[in-house]
Amino acid sequence: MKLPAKIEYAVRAVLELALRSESGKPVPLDLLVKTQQIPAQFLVQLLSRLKHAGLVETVRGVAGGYALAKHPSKITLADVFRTIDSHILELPKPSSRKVDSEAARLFSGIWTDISCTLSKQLEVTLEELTARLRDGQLTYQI
Amino acid sequence: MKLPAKIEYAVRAVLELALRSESGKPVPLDLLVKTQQIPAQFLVQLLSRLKHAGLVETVRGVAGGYALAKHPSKITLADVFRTIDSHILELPKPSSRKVDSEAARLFSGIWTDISCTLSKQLEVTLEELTARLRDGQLTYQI
DNA sequence: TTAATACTTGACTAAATGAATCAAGTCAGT
DNA sequence: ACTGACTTGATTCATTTAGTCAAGTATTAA
Repeated sequence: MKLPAKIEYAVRAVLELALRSESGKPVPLDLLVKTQQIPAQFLVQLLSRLKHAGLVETVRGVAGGYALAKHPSKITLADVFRTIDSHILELPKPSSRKVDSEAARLFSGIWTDISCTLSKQLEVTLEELTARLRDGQLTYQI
Repeated sequence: MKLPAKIEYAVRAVLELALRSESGKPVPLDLLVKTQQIPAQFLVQLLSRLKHAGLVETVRGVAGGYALAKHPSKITLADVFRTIDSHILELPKPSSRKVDSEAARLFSGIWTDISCTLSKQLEVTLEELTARLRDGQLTYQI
């Protein structure tokens, strides 16, 4: 399924921050841009939203940069998704409920099921994700 | 999650055809438009693609209309999704694979998981869906 | 045979979204 | 004061979405 680039960028940036969170030092934008190949000014927009949502914090000045505002075990992918695109995890609108047909109700039911499954899958913390690297759970990747 | 209107329309139309498939008679466009409240010319485009994909067949002339080209047990939601939007069920592009970072690999892994789950959920036949109406499995709908 | 019903095809468009880019700041440490 | 680093708001460009328009072709009941 196609995922908006902004969400992929935000998730990768946050994962990068999680992987570097043990040093305690903030990660400069420049480093995120280079390791993740994300357009700098675009990433700034995303980090800004993550900051306002309380997921990321910033340090200004020469040795400044970005860091997670909470422990990786307290941040989920769903948090990031909701912050960057508030609509993506919404349940189906009642748009098709105006149409009172059996077909419309069937559709609404199955799509609600699918949305719920997606939401549950995104309730995974950054800590759980980074742990996969240690456990070698990425065997299906080329 | 937001789903393109064209996919919702196509699924609802096909479900309507499934529900009316026992009569053996083709369903006129007009009836689909009225029961499903879909813009006529827009629906025509979608039905045309479903026809070319072999999911729907048409009968021209006065008593003409649309009907499923196969038994409802031989058509899945995934078929309809793929026909209307060929990209929606694709696995994640290797776009993020060019970036060789741990964060990018983690992201790619989780998103592949999610895409696979979605694909599996869409492997449900129209027959299974319409059967839900009889079994009263729509209790979670308002 | 012809009028009415129904599908076919291709081009076209307005609005929204996605993906950036630009410019002019503000802030903190040396 | 200078410099590296984050902040903010506006703007741009291309693509996609969700339709609409127009000019057909096919079928059949009367």
